[in-house]
Amino acid sequence: MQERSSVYRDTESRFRHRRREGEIVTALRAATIEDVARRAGVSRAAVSKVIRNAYGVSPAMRERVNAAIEALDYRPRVAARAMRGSSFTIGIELPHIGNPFFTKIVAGATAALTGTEYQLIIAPADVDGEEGVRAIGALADRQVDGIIAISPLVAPEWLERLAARVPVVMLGRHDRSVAYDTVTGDDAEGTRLVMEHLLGLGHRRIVHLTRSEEVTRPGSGNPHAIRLERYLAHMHDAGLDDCIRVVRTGLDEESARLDTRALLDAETPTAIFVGNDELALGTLRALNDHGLSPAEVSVVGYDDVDIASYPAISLTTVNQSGEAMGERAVRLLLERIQGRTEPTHFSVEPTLKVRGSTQPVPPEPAP
Amino acid sequence: MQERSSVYRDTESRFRHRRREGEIVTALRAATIEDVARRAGVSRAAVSKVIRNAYGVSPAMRERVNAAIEALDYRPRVAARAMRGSSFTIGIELPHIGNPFFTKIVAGATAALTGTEYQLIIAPADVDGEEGVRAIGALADRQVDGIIAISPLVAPEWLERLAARVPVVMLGRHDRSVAYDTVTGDDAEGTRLVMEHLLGLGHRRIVHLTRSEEVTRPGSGNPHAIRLERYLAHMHDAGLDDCIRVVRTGLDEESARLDTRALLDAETPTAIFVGNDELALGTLRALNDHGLSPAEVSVVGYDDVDIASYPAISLTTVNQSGEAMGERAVRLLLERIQGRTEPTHFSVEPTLKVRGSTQPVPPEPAP
DNA sequence: TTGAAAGCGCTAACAA
DNA sequence: TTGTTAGCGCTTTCAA
Repeated sequence: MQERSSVYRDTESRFRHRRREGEIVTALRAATIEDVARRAGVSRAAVSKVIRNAYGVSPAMRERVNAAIEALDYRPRVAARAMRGSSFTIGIELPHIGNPFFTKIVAGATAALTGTEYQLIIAPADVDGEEGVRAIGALADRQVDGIIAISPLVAPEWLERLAARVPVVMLGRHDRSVAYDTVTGDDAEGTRLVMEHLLGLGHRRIVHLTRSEEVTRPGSGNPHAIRLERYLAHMHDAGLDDCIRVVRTGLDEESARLDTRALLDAETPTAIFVGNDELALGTLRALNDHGLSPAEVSVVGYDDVDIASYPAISLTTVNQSGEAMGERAVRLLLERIQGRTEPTHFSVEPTLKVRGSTQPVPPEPAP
Repeated sequence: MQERSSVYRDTESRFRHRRREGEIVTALRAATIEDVARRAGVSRAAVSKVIRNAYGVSPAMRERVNAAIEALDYRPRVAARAMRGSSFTIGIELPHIGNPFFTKIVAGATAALTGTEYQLIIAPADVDGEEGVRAIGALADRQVDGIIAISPLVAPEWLERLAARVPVVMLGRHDRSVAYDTVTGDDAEGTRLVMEHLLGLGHRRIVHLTRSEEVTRPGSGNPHAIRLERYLAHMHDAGLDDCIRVVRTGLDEESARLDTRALLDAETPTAIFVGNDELALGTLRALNDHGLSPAEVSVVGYDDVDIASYPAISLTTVNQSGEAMGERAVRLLLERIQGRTEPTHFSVEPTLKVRGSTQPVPPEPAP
């Protein structure tokens, strides 16, 4: 930074001289719009119009400008453009880059953006709560033209204030707002599919392994909150209040493994409904650690990540299209950038993938 | 964008009036350094010094400025800062977000950046070649202060030109340059471990499943190029020239599955050394599709992604610490930003994780 | 259709 | 220690 003090700008020749440890280093400065204008013999405004495909440029001028751009290998500085308007950047906040379901969302978003002039950037958070807010804030500070926030742990008011400045799509959470759009899975329906499947197999002692209390706070609209709430409702409706058992864990496979182990040290349920597939893999490992097979303890996940269908894993889970969600989120953002103001909410339908990890309940051993 | 034309800037009151579909909408404008300065009764320069922790501010002034920043919820616009120097952003180009090994690199980079004033952003590429260059270019256009490029498919000269403008760490490829730093795994050593293991188990008909010709172009320094080259050398040295068999595939699990199936339709080797774990999972699926067990066909991967150690998968593979690589890449970048000019090259040591997917060669069936 | 010029929010040289 | 001021590279009015 202090180097800038010794940068001599040489406007005519495009050389930049800087003093580094005594000696003067000369390097070719990147072309600016000014350089292009001078070379093409036109004004900066003209070049600007050409690169923005704006109205009112003669074909002849367009051609000369494009030639100059080519010759100088000119690329507009995004920071400068951002100061006057758009950064042509869409930002997505990713709570946990290790989760393959989030990865699918990104793939969908990337696909929806190819062919447009927008670039996707990901701000990884990798820890709950504070970190997510930090990442979203970092995107906002970078003047992105739109933000996709994945189930952020923040108050709706906070998001609304953000959405007043920049288009926001909230992905995952079920609370709605007129300020931002939402893309969700139908977690109530997904949970219904899971619970009916397990109950239909005869299971009664069904444990629900889920995230922290903070994440599943009732009314928060977080997907895990909905899944927990519906789990409780289905257990109650089935007359199984006595069998309700909720176990908490962290956000990665290893936490789930450890917490499942602790559970199994104390008791052995006949089925475990796990908040998502990544955690379910940890549960499966723990079961393995305890020498328990699917015939003894059934496991259901959520998301249908690729590895769930792997034959040796064969995890029963709820499929929801992360690609479709990411793609839709981008589309909603682009519409908002185009000027749409009515809030829009989009939901994807879940389906149950029944695989080998769920089996009919084993006969109760004599107590 | 055209909305800007109807934005009335109200410098004194921090209100922004814009015309939207006829009616004038008034919203609170985000605070700028000017607002902070006015509220604190100091100059913009003073505020700038405070937020940069620059030398020469009295404690009293610092306190007043900080109070104003707090009161106004002021956040510096990164675009404006970038125009004058740094964007406090490190960019990483990710060739394929579905690969869990890359995910580890990102985790390492994120960890190395926590506590600093820099933010990591990821530009996903998700296709070979052109897309990678596009993503790296997009990061450069966004004035990031440093770029981590993961095995990009570009000429060293291209990278050198880039590195003349912004610090670059190339992660993966083995070619070196004085212009940029490198972080690599020791792919020759990793391949040696794999080949000695397989040969030691008695395997002779060892197929190598690898990426496209473009990716493995000899001399390109790409990790897959090295692995291929060493595979050929070890086969040759073992007197197994006749058994050499190289099969090409794409960059994801599904391609590997399809191409392995095609291979198995034609012949059945006793072992397959796959270019990385993600592809190896596809190979394992194909083996499964063909009803072949590890006792019949051994498989080795590369990277030791988390799922490789999963009991039901148990993939023999080469462990190299993606976290360490990502962390080191960030450290090298920060050093360059601090002013280091000598090129630095860092390499991580690979180790072989022997698991159930490799077994002694089965007896040759009578022809 | 074209260009001149103002200004976006910051940093840093320099003066006070 | 503090403030004045000249830009950074663009976009967008507005006048020619």
